[in-house]
Amino acid sequence: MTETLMATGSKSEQAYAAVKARIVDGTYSPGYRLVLAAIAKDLGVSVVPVREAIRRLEAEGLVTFERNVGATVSGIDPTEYLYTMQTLSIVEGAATALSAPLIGPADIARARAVNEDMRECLQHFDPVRFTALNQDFHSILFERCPNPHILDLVHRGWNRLASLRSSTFRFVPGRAHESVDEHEALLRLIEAGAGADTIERAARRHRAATLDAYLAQSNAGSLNAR
Amino acid sequence: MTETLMATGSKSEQAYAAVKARIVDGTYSPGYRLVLAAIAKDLGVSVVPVREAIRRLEAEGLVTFERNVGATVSGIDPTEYLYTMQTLSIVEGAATALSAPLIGPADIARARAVNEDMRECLQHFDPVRFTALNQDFHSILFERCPNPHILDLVHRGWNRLASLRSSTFRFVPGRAHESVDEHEALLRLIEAGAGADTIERAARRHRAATLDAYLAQSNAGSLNAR
DNA sequence: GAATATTGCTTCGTATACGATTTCGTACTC
DNA sequence: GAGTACGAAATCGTATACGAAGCAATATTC
Repeated sequence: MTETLMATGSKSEQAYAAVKARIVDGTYSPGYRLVLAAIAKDLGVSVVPVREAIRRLEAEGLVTFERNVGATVSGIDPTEYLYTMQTLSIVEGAATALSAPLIGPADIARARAVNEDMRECLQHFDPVRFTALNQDFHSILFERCPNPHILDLVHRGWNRLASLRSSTFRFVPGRAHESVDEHEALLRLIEAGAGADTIERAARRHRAATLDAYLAQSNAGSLNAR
Repeated sequence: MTETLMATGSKSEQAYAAVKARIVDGTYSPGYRLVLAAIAKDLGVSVVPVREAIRRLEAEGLVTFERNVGATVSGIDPTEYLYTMQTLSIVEGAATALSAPLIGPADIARARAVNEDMRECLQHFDPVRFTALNQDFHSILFERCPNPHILDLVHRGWNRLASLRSSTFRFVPGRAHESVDEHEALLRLIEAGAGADTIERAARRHRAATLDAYLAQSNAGSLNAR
């Protein structure tokens, strides 16, 4: 690949972006063994920048690292999925509540448009597209969160979720309908200037409900104790 | 294999632990310029492991890094403090609520003992000791949280706070009394088997109140909208 | 005298090289 | 035939080396 663009900056950054992209798009599927030398050769750099990239990905939880053994793409161990979703329900709920007062009519309109696309998408259901739109929708709602730390946590959560192949809704297609309706309800709450607590709770339950749907289908009990 | 001698593991680990310790204990105060070569020489290793260590610390937010310039210890910019405390209020509240059902009488007793130490500490007020005990107390309450991701976020939050020189309560000594009382109230809630929502709310407000006390003293408004 | 160009120093960024550790295959013994 | 011990290949961990980028102080020109 000679598509080198200066814009990316350092080799570490390039390596980070490249590996992350391949994890997210599924080129490196969960369990894939990330060999430093191989990646370095593939990217046309030495192993040192690749090491740094891997470490960063480790910090984000996208890969797991074992000393003297190497890195592998983090699995979608159902337990991991559960933990990630639960964590996301909490931080995303908070982020949405914090950003609600800063959401203007234009944002609402955009979000509603996306949600309409989702509703339309229900006809000939495409889980991948639906999941992508779902992320767009929620991004509009939490992106104005004034606390950058919380926002960062939300982004990390979504990233981990994205490293699941294709789509969340592939596993729980039945949730799609309810999800769209809950989105609209959430929008109305924000429009009406509902309290932070109300919005947080609604956002959290929305995500927790998806998790519960997944769990119910897999087998076990529920974490959604609220 | 005798791991006793090599207990520290890799040089990267050592460097990470060493630098982190120095940040936390104040040897490297905020704004301190972290020069790779100097640290490497000081630790008797080369710069490569130090680089990795710095990167990890960057991911945790303890240091800020600028390309081709270097790393500095993250400042206690009041805004940063605010963001960190707010984030911690959310994740710690959640962690405490999740761990509450798993807290046994023994834990309660330990926590209460620590809180009594804190009460006693109020006589000849020592902010450093008080802050340390405060962390011990809360650790007991959230450490049983079954979701490792959330627990990790809580630990990171506390770490960032610890990188503030000495003590939170140095800045808001007036909060110490109320804090001890709120601790006892929290313990009673847990003992009584209160709902997750109630406990989460109490834990969050407890922290948010400390943040508000800090803000009120500094000057500005309040984030504690609940 | 002030603004700008130049030079040199400091520090980071990455490549290459070598030592350390793990893993897997093979041979040997019981 | 099964289990263990040994060894080779693969891969990671770290050191050293050199090139690149930023920064500061000084020289130079208008």
